[in-house]
Amino acid sequence: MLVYNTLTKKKEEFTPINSPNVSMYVCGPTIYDYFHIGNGRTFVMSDIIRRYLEYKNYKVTFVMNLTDVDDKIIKKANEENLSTAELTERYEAAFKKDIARFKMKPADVYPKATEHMKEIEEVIEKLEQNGFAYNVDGNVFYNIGKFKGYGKLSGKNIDDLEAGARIEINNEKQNPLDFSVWKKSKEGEPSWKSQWGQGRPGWHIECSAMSMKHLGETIDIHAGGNDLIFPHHENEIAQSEAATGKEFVRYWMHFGFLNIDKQKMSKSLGNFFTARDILDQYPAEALRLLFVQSHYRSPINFSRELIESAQKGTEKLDNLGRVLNDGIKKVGGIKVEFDFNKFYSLFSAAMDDDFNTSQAAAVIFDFVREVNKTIAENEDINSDFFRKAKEFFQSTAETVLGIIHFTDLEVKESSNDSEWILEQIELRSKAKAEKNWQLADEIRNSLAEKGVILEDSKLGTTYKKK
RNA sequence: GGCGACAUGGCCAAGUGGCUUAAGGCGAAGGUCUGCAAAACCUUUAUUCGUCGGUUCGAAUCCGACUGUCGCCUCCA
Repeated sequence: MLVYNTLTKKKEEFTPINSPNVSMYVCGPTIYDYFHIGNGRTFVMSDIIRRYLEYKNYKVTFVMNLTDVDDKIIKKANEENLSTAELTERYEAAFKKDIARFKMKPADVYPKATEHMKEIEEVIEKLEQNGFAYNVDGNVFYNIGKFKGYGKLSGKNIDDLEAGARIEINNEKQNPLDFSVWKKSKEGEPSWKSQWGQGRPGWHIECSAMSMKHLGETIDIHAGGNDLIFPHHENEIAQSEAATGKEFVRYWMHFGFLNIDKQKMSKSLGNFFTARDILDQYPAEALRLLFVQSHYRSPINFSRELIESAQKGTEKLDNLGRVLNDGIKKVGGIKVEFDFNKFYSLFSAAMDDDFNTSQAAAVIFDFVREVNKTIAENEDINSDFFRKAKEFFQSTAETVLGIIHFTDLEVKESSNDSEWILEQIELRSKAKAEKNWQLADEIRNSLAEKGVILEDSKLGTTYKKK
C-alpha cells in the first residue's frame, strides 16, 4: 500500500511502526463556531482513510484534537458575553452532531488543550532543558535557529522566510520567526498556572503534547488541511523532535482545499458555507461521494451543481441497494456466474494506491452496471447472487466510503406509513392485472404527490421516498 | 519577492512512458424493456490531454520555455 508523504513528497510503502496497530492523529477544529464544508472534506476524507486501514485489518487508534483555547475563541466569547468554556462546550456539541450527520466514525479520543495543561507544560519544560525554548518575562518562545530540520516539511528555508517576512515585529523574540509556546496571560483572558507564571499555551504546542500523550512519541500518520503544513505542522515537528529527540511522525498527509468559485472559503469574502447548512439541504452520502470522486490532495471547486450531480450518483447506488434487499428475500431461482473477486481486487488496488478514491468509486459504479446488467439479462436469479452483491456493496461502498447506507434504505421502507403504501401498491397491482390503467395511474400519481415513487420490475413493485 | 501545486470531453474527474486511438460520475441524443412511467440496460457524445519546442522506436504521462489558475509564506482544514 502506497501513501503520499508530504515530508518526502513521494508515495511511500506504508509500514506502520507497530503493525497491525496504526496511530493516526488528525488536526480537528477550533471549536468557536460551526465548522464549514471545507473542514467537512478534511474530516470525511480522514474518516475514509481510517476506515480503509481498518478494511485492511489494521487496528487504528484515531485521535482528533479539539482546540479550545486560542485568540479566536477568546474574541468570540467576549463578543457573545460567554465564558470561553461555555462557548467551546456549545460548539463541541455542535461539532459532534455534525460529524455524526456526516456519518463519520467517532474518534477514539477527542483531546482538548485545556485538559492537557500538565502534558503541555512538560513538553515546554523539556524544550527549555534542551535549549530550544527561552523565557522572556513569562512568554516562552521556541528558538527555530536551534532546530536543524526547521523547514523540512514545508520546503522552506529560514533565510527566505526572513526575507519575505510579514510577521509582526516583536522585540522579545530572538528571531522574528520564533513562535510562542507559552503566552503570558493578559487581562480578561483565561489562563493557567505554570512554572513561567499565569498564561496559556501557544497554538502548536497542544498538538505535540496531545499526540505524544495519546499515541506515543512517534506516530504513524498525522493529517490535516493543506494550509497547516506551514507553520503549524512545521512547528509541531520542531517542538516534538526537539523535546524527544525522536522522529515525530512517519507519514504526513495533507488534504486539498475545497474552494468556492476557485477561491478559498473565507468569512471576509462571504463565500462561507457551514457543513450543517449544506447537510440540511443534501444527504451526507451525496457529499461523501462528491469528496470521494476527486483525489484527497486535489482542490475541489465546490458548487451546488457538483453536489447535485453527486446526489444523482448516490441515487443510482440506492436504487441497486433496494433491488439487492429485495433479491435476498427470494426463494428458489437459478445460480448465476459473477466475478465478485475481480471487483474486490480492483477496489483494493485503487485504494492501495494512495487512497485513490476516485478510481475506487469508478470500480463501484462498474460493479453497479454489471450487477444491473446481470439482473436484466437473467430470469429468476437465486438469492445467493443478491447476498454476495450486497456483501460487496456493504464492505466497500458502505463501510469504507460511506456513500450508501443500507440501514437508511430500510428505515425509509419501514416507516409507519409503509403498511398503507403497501396496500396502495397492492390495489394498483390488481388494477394493472385488470388492465384498468386509469386507476393504476391514479394510484401511482397520488403516491407520487406524497413523495412516494414506484418502480416496477420483474421482482414486483418497489417504492422509494423522495 | 520566496516556495509550491494544478491545467484532460458540455460540467466534474481518474490515469503520469507502450495494456489507454484516455476510467468513472453528471448532462445530452437515440434505442431496448414497459399498457404508460420510473428504474435498468445498449449505442453515440475527447484521433485527443493549456500553448510551443525537445527527449524517445513510442508521451496526456519525461525535459524546457511560455500562458493561465490557485495555494502557502499572517489566523485558517
